[in-house]
This record gives sequence, C-alpha cells and structure tokens, in this order.
Amino acid sequence: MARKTGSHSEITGPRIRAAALRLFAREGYAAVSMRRIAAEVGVQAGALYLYTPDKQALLFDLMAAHMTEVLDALDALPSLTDPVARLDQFVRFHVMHHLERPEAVFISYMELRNLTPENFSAIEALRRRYEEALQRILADGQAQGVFRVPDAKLATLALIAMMTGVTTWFREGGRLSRAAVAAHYADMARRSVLAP
Amino acid sequence: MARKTGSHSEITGPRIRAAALRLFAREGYAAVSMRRIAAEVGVQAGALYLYTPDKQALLFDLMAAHMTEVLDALDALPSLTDPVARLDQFVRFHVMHHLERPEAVFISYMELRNLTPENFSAIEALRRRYEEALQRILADGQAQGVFRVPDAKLATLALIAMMTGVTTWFREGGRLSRAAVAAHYADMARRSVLAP
DNA sequence: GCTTGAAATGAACGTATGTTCAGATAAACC
DNA sequence: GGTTTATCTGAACATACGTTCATTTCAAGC
Repeated sequence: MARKTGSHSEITGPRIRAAALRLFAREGYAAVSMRRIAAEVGVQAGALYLYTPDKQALLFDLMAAHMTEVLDALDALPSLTDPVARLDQFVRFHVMHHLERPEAVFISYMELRNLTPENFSAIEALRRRYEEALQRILADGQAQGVFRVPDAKLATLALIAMMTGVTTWFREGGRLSRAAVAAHYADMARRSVLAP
Repeated sequence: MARKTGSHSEITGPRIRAAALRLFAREGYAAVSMRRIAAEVGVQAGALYLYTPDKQALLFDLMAAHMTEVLDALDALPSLTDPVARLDQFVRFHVMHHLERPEAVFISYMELRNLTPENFSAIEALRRRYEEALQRILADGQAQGVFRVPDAKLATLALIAMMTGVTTWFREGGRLSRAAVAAHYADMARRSVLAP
C-alpha cells in the first residue's frame, strides 16, 4: 500500500469521470475519443485503463450512477398521502434535480443507443422504476377521484418528457430561477391531470 | 444527357438519403460511416460524393428538409380562430406528423450538436418559427381569457417537449392507435393551459 | 456500331480510433 | 537508503475513418 498521501488514484478516477461526463454531454459518446478525455485530465490515454475496463464501461458507469442517485434521492423525499401534494412534490423534485445535473441527464437519455444490449437493459430497468413512481401517483389520484387520467401510462410518459425537456432550454442566470421554473412545471402538470 | 431511362442518378440520390436517415436515427451521426451508408445502398463509398459534398451536408439536408416539410404542413392547416380549437389542431398535427416520421424527428433534435455552427443556426431558426406558432396560440388564448398561462414561452417549450416525447415510446400496433394517442395528448395539453 | 458522358469503382491518402503493455517514475515503507 | 508498488508514460497494434481521383462501365444518341 504505497503512496497513501500523495497518491493520485483517488483524484484521477473522479477527474476522469468528470471529464467524460462533460465531454460526452457536450459532443456525444461516439464523437469523444479516449485521448480527448485523457488530455482533459492531463494524462496519457493508457492511464485511463487503470480506472475503467473500456470506454463502454465508462459510459455505463456514468449513467448507472446518475440513475441510482436520482432513485435514492426520490426515496429520501418525505412521504405524503394526498396525490395532488405527491405530484407537486415529484415534479418539483424532478425539475430541480435535473436542472442541477444537466450533463448527467443529457447523457442518460441521449446515449442510450450507445450502450451494449446488456447495459441498456440495466439502465432501462432503473428508468422504469422511476417512471413507476410517477405512474403510481397518477393511478392513486385517479382511484380517489381527484385526478382524471384516461391512461396513466401515457400521462406518465407525457409528463416525464415535459419535465425532462427543461434541461434543453434552461440557462443559469436567465429570466427565471430554478425554483420558479419548477413551480411553473408543477402547475402545468397538476392542471393537466386534475379532475374538473 | 446520356442514360435518361436506365440512369441510376434519380434512384441513387434518394436511396442514399433514405439510408442515411435510417442509420443516423438508429445509431447516431458520429457512429455511422460513409461506407456503411454506401453498403446499405449497394454502392461504393466514393459514389456518395456524386450526391453530397460531404457527410455534414448529408445530415444538414436531412434536417433542413424535415423542418421545412413540417413548417409547410403547418401552414397548410385550415386556419381557425378559437384558441382552444387552434391548440387542439396544433397538438394533433404535431403528434400525428411526428409519429409518421419518427426517424427524421429523432435526428432533428438528437444530432443538433453534430451540425457546424452555421448549419446549426439555420436549423435553429426553422425550429424557432415552429415554436412561435404554438406560442402565438397560447398568447392569444391568454389575451382572450380562455387560457391561463403565466409564462407563454415556458409553456410552449414544456408542451413541445411533452408532445415530441411521444416518439420515444410509441410503437406501431401497440395498445393505442396514433389518433388515440394524439387525442390524449391534445386533452392533456388543453387542460394544462385552460383557464379555470 | 461508334462516340459520348454520366455513374460507379476501387485503390489510395493521411489521420484517428480503442486498447495493450513493457518500461519509467516516484512516493511510502522497512 | 534501498525496496516495493501504485501510477503513469509512450510507443505500438490493427482497424477504421472521410475524402479524392484516375479508371472503368455501359446505356443513350447519332
């Protein structure tokens, strides 16, 4: 166990992931070479393979880490009972969380097709778990008569697409704050499913 | 002007664009080589350059053609006055049109970052024209008191993201028809902006 | 049937790719 | 201070890339 302090391994690993995240988000997985990532970190390309078995694993790890983080944060929310309050909480959480990690979000739905079939299935399973959380809120609201949702699955996918789209236009320091944007989305989402 | 009938030029050109569209949509611009496109058409890579100056122009032409087609189809819709009817018309048009051209749609918002700056600006201008058509409907409805839209620009982007997302999950021959899906989206969109 | 010219070939160009690995480097421990 | 070992280098591997161009092919027109 040589080089405990002064060792770079605990620095270089995260730096590689950070550089890969930024570059993949900005230019796309296929367009970014391992040499580019290495140069960003200030290291030769060969050194990357001390931290990842290959480029594919680098992409998968970034996506899996992001999905797991989102699911954990969702589970950590205070549990509510009223479907309207739960929907409001979910939308605000989703928008805020996504605005704080635009690069990870971007990668997680833009680079799905660059995953191997096995890796794709793993990510897809995590994503389905997330969608089911929202679908459950809508179904519960429907059962209680507070929502009118002719098709809970379709409404879930429509709302998630709406919310996630925020990352494509939101710019820091613009006309609206993150919280204000989240409030607007929560308002639209609630009205789109609320019973008349 | 040799080889009028029997000439392949009027066949090969469209076939190249069709192959590029399908491959770019399925695997991404950066991941598809000119040799792959040529092989799909049944021709050598060099022959592609009789029909496009380079790979970038091939991508740009596909996106520009799609955006122009969408805008033309939008302009061709019967003109209505009631904002509620106009919104309903717009949403149904958008969903139907997008479900009928999933590959062109996919490319047009996934491959934006692979355009040169000049080409990006050109596509962006077309996209803005489209968004403004929706924004005008919302603003008119707001002015007439039939919609309640605190932020017309935000609502426009939210609705477009919601509608466009349909292409990511819709599968032909599934539980719902295209028209049924379009009707559901129109319903959600209307309720999300309708004044109480 | 000879000429013409558009259409396509196929080889070549320089450059870049993901990955491997023997070797150099240097901090931590005895 | 010599040894160990995690860390990184730098060159090499085979393969692929976008693009160019001299050459071939072959139907159309005379």
